[in-house]
Amino acid sequence: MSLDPEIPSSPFRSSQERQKERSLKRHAVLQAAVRMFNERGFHATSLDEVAASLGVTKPVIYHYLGNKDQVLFECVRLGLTQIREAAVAARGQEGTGLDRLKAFLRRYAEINMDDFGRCVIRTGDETLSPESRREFRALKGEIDREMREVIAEGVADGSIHAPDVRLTAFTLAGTFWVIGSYHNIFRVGSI
Amino acid sequence: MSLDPEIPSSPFRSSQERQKERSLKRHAVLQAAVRMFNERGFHATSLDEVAASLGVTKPVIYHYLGNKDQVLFECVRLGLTQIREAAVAARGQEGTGLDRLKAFLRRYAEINMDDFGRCVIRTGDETLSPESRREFRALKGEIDREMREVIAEGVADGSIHAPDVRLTAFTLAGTFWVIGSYHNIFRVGSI
DNA sequence: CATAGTATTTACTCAGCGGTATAGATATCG
DNA sequence: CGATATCTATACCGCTGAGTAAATACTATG
Repeated sequence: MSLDPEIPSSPFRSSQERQKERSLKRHAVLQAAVRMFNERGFHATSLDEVAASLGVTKPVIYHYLGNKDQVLFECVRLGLTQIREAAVAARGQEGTGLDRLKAFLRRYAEINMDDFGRCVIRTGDETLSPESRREFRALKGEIDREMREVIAEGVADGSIHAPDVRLTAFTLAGTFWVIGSYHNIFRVGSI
Repeated sequence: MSLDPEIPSSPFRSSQERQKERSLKRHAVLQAAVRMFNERGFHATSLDEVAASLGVTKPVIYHYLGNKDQVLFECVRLGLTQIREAAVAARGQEGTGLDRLKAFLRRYAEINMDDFGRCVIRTGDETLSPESRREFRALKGEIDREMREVIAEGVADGSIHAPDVRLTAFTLAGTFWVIGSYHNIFRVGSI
């Protein structure tokens, strides 16, 4: 709740600070949106409601983002970016390939509990616009390659025994995707 | 494609036969609807589209079903009914409790591959109207009780070792629910 | 101060969709 | 045949929600 220390409490803000505030507000919009998307689904959530939950009106959202599809896509992208960063970070770590793989999966699981991570899981690409879909897939492909690389390194150094790197990556990602989905059980009940 | 043998190929139908045809058409509506709901989501599917996919117009749907929520609920109910029947059938079977549990779970998995079964998985109860929700939960509770009973029998006859029947039922159902969700991986890709 | 740029609101358009009224077609029954 | 019920389409209503135009307040900058 306290202000940023490097900003003296003055009503006058430099252009840098204003730019920061802008991106902060933009992020707040995405945060509010992704929560409601995860809760009630993308199509069941109106931008009016998202705006209202922030105490503002709809045009504010359009001031920070192009359209509803873009709101969704930016949420997904934030989630995917986190995952990619986790993959990159894991590759730069020391230890065996298995160690790196474990580190990545641990972080991956964490991200899947996060609002944006969950949004990645819950968003099928049919929901996205054709252009967004391309970037969506590209980002996922990048993560996939990164992950396969880690596994391949583990196979090379003998810490991982996997007959097929590609299949292993697929299985692991799928498994974690499913574990992420597990959240919904608490919404759905026991069956 | 051949006609029902007990109906002579006559253009005149008895009231019984007409009633049968009616419920056949009703079912066709639900089948078309559930496919599109599973594919594109409930909120992203319009009844106009559902009707069009059957080569008819929207009022036809309203002739067989009350409103859109009811269309969804009937789909869910068909899925849940199948599961309940599987549970009841399993309980009536012979063998150990574990045998019965296995039989139930096998059938349960099958149903989850079916259109209506998948709809059960994919439909969170917030989507349903308050009244439907009550019946939805009731049906699920019934299945839950049935399943717990089977497990309890298995514990009693020594074929199942489970510290907590309720937790075991919950875990199994949750697991299978998740496995059902696994389908979506093939839509979503590997991550 | 004046001017330009930013943030936000009010008020609006427009399309799509849930739902209905109505009428016509077809079939059933007395 | 005449009366009644069932089925389906056309045409419509009303609302909601995406997206926009324009006006207003505020802020920075020359």
